[in-house]
Amino acid sequence: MTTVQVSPQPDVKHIPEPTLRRLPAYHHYLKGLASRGREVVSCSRIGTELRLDPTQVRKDLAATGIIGRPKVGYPVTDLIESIEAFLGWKNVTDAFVVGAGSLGTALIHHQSFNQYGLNIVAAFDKDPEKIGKTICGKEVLAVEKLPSLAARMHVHIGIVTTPADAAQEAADLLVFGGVKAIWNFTPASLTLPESVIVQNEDLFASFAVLSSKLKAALGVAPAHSNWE
Amino acid sequence: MTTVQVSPQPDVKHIPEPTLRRLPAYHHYLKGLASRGREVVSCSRIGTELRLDPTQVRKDLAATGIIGRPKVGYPVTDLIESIEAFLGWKNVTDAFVVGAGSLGTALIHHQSFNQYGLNIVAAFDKDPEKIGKTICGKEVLAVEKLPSLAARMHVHIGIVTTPADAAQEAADLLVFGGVKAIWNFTPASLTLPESVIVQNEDLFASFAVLSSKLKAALGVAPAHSNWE
DNA sequence: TAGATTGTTAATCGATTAACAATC
DNA sequence: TAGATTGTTAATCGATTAACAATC
Repeated sequence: MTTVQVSPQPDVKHIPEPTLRRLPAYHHYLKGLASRGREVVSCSRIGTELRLDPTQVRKDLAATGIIGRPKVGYPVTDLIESIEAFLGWKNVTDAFVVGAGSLGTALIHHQSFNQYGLNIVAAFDKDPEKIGKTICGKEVLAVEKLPSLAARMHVHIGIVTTPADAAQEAADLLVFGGVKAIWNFTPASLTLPESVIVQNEDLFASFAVLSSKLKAALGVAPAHSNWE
Repeated sequence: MTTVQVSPQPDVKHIPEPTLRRLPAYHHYLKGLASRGREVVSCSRIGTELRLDPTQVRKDLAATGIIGRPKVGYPVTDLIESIEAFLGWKNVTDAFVVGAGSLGTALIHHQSFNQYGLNIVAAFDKDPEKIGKTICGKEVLAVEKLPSLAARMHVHIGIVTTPADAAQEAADLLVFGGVKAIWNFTPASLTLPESVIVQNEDLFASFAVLSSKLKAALGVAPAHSNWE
């Protein structure tokens, strides 16, 4: 096998992941401003509201291609448009959910995903009890049907909400069906071909962060502290 | 108001957030090894399996206080113990869920949270239809009761799974009840006292990252590319 | 005009990775 | 012993923050 030197495209400049994660927060805040009739906004405004450095806000917004006006700021509606266009929220991408348990069901119920570029088209499960049911208008199908359907429907995104011990199996089926990206809600680390993208949504990990910050906060200034 | 210089405790050394996020992944992998009877493991092994740099693995593990043996590695069970102890998974912390919709319900159903230090004790909602119901043995109560109950039961963690436009209200009630940390599953940025810790679990933001990586991957080597 | 705000380049900070000595 | 692996210090890398010129 020949190693092909794939140079990163010069025009598509790299956007830091933290920036991508902040853009939806700006978007939500801006929608609020827009609904209250606000026409322009400055980075410092956004910054104080969202507790972020104004320079950081400016850089993040610049990444979407918007150009602001010195002394004025950014037009709110343009900014919303720019973020939506940049994040690809104008046209939705189809996805399959594997694991029609409570979490899978919750994601399907979460109708607003459609506004944020994600369209869940069907769910898959191993449990015969669940197969044939409908969740929010989406059919629950047998996992065996996944690969062929994914290929036929050109579905490129798979969402894994199975129990952890079934996650690899689910991932294998998705890969076999030609899925290019997997959103993994289990704590399992998936073994996948290099080319497949994974986004781990480990709730236990998030809770570990929260919990650790809480412990630190309580530890620094405990109730019996002589500071107060 | 006097500004009090709170020096960070010298003994409690700072653990980088990325490290905290990786520890649960190690834990999951190690549990698998343990169940297959494996007794020791090296950082390089973990690294290749989880696609992480071995030095990074070593530093992460060291943060939990474990001491390995050169040439041998780490005893698997000790390592599991060490991670659990470090993350405080031995004793659970009580939490309230605000918003008994599909996501709140899913989190309550997620029984395994108990093994990872989190115990959801009750859910709260505004909807009279939902109040009085029971989800997995946890009662759904009226939000009005939240502050007094939180105070009485010494609940320090609140999980917000309401619609985005009710998130601030939910947060205010939690803060009023004396909650010290909020796990926010809505895209709203909450306005909170400095002392209250927030962990935002913005699914749209996560999806934005996944989606952007996917686009980049497809963009670099598109179907019609002359590379293949 | 003066002042506020953008856009951009430079400095800082923190996390990752590399290098290497210590050790079983 | 030799080689593999840990533990730790140094170098690198990337993101955040600071500084400042451009501009309306």
